Amino acid sequence: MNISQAAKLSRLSVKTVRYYADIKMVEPARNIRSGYRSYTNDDVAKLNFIGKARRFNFSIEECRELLSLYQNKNRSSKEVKRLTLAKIASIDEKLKEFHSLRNELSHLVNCCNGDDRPSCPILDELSK
Amino acid sequence: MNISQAAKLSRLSVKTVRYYADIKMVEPARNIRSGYRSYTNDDVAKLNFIGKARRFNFSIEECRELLSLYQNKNRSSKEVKRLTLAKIASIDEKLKEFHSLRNELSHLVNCCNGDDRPSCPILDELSK
DNA sequence: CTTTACATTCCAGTTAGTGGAGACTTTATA
DNA sequence: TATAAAGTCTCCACTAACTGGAATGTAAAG
Repeated sequence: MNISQAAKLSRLSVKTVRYYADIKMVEPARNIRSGYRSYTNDDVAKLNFIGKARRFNFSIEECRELLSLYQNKNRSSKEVKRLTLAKIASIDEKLKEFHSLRNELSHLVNCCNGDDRPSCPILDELSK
Repeated sequence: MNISQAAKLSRLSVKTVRYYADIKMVEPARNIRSGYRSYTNDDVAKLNFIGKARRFNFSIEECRELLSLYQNKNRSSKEVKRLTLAKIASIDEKLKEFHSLRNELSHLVNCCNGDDRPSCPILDELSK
C-alpha cells in the first residue's frame, strides 16, 4: 500500500510516517517504477507500535529499542520492564516538578489582587 | 561588568546570557574599545527575573510579557494574574497527562514478570 | 612579551516532527 | 486522449531554548 494508506491505518500523519522512514525506523520497500514507498501490513504494525509507544512518552530512541525487542521473539521481558520502569521514574520526576511549580504559582496567585493597581506579589516574587 | 560576572550574579550560563542578548530580551551596552557586553545592576536584575520566571515554566515569550509588566510601574496586577492563571492551567493539563501515563505504565509493569522468558504484556499492549 | 583568561561571532546540533516549494506519477474526469 | 486533480517524491526551512565548538580578538597577569 502507499504511504497515505499506511498513515491512515496507523493513525499517524503522512509526514510522520515519511519521517520514520528517513530516520530508518520503519523502512518500506519501494515501487521501482514510481519510487513510491510501499508498505506491508507488517510495516503498519510497526508504525502502530511506535505510535503507541510515543503516546506512552517513550522517546524515538527508546522506541527503537522497544521495537527491536518487539521483533526479537527470543527476547526476555526483563529488558522491556527495565525500560518501562525507567520511563515511570522520569515521569515521576516531572510530576514532582510540576506539582511544586503548581503549588508555588497558586500560592502567588492567591496573594495577588488582580486589580488595576500596580502592586503585584507575583512580580515581587519573580524579582527577588 | 562583563558577561561572566553578570552570568554568575544571575546564576545563568554565559551562553544563556549571550542568547538573551541575541534575542533582544536583555540588551546590555557595549564597551566601545573592546566590543564586550557591559552589564549594569539593572540588567542583572532583569536576568534574575527571567531566570526565575523560566524556572516557573514560563516560556521566553511569556517572560518577555512579564518583563515588560515588571518594568512598567503603572501596570495593573490583573494582567500578571491572568498570565499566571493560564500557566497554572497548562501545568494542570500536563499533570493530568502524566498522571494517566503513569497509571497505565505502572499497570503494565505490574503485569510483566520481568524474567528471561519472552512473554511480555508490555510489548503485547504496545502492539495492539 | 608571552601566556592565560575571557570575550566575540558564526555555525551546527539537539527533539520530533511540521510546512511548503517544485517536480514527478497516478488516477479520474471530460 | 488530453487534461486536471490527487498523491507522492525530495529538499529546505522552521519550531524552543539553548549548548558546544571553532576561529579570532582583547584584557589582565607575570
